[in-house]
Amino acid sequence: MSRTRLTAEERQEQLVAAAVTAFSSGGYAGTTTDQVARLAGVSQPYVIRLFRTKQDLFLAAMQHTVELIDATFRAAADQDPTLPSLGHAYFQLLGRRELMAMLLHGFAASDDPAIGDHVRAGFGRLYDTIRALTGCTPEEARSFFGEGMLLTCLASMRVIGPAAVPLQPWSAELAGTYPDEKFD
Amino acid sequence: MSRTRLTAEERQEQLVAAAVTAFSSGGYAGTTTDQVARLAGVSQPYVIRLFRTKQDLFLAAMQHTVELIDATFRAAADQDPTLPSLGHAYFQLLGRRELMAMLLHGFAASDDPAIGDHVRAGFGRLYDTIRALTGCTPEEARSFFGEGMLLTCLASMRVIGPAAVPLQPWSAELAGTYPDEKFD
DNA sequence: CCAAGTTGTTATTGACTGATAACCAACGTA
DNA sequence: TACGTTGGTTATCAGTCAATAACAACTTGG
Repeated sequence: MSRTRLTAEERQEQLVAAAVTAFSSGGYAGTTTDQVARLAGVSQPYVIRLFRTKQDLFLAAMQHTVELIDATFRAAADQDPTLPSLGHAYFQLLGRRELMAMLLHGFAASDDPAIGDHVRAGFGRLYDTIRALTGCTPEEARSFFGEGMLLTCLASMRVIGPAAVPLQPWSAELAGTYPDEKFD
Repeated sequence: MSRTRLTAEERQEQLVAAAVTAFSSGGYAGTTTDQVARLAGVSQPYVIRLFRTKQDLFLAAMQHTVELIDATFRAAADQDPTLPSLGHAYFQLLGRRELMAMLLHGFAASDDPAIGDHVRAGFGRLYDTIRALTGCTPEEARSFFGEGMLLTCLASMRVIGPAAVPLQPWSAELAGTYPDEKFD
């Protein structure tokens, strides 16, 4: 099985996907460029060549995550441009824990100025998307994002979602307040 | 200025406080035990001697964070055991960005089983505290935690709170939905 | 005043990691 | 078929870091 040669662009897309997986588990500092490289089946120096620095790779992974979520919202609004509809769509995203964890790692890593700028821009983009698609009020948007952030945190903590750890009384109670939704 | 000798217990408390500061900025993987040591004015190996491993130090910092928040809730409930009262108390905590960032770093690092167990236990403790102090319903608790997680994320991202970065249109609008509260 | 416990330090190491350099291989094309 | 371009690799390094070991200084009770 000789290695298939891809164009630089194809390889970058593949590496960004691998980066989302890797970074979502270990975070920015806790993930090595070598882990990403192995996931994609290439050598570590090549990852650096294609993305220049580890930070640029992380930013690309972050951007890809936000774009996926944004696209999910737009697809849902195509069917029904209401907050409950988009909420349901986000709920489905819990099945992709990598995305939830990636978001949280981005928030947490915002102390780094370059990462913070990127993360704030991404969050703002999602906020603007929600407001534009549904025409909701700022108060409704805040409430929507409140629910969303709680879901994101709970999924990252493995309290809900497909990779959830055995439930405690409190988490069963909390999960029970989402009655008509199915996790994964 | 000769170094003051402290008891091991006193030194540990001091180190936990330093650890919260350090870890809240860099996260678990992104912070070195030497940074914590310097913050407290002791040598790096001594930190390891007192806490055995870096992970144990992080867990102690996490626990301390949760205990502080728990105590804040209890103090507020002493005056007025209602959700708005506790919400106001949590709002005040935004002024201590370290605590918010520490929480988020804990959530994000939950992929590590040992850390995840600790973090889930801490979150559960806060949930139980809220329910016990206010007697609210699970649905009310979920909504409360939704607001709280949004605030926590926004504070960590420096969108709101004392260390906030210049506002964008979207963040001004979002912050504007908290009209009668003062940041820091 | 000395011996034992406690609070620290310096020295060191082995493993890891992002990044650079230099080189190799496949492909199209004139 | 020679050659430039693009897609990769191996070798290597300079810096970093958690953890261990050995030792030093202070304190306290007998």
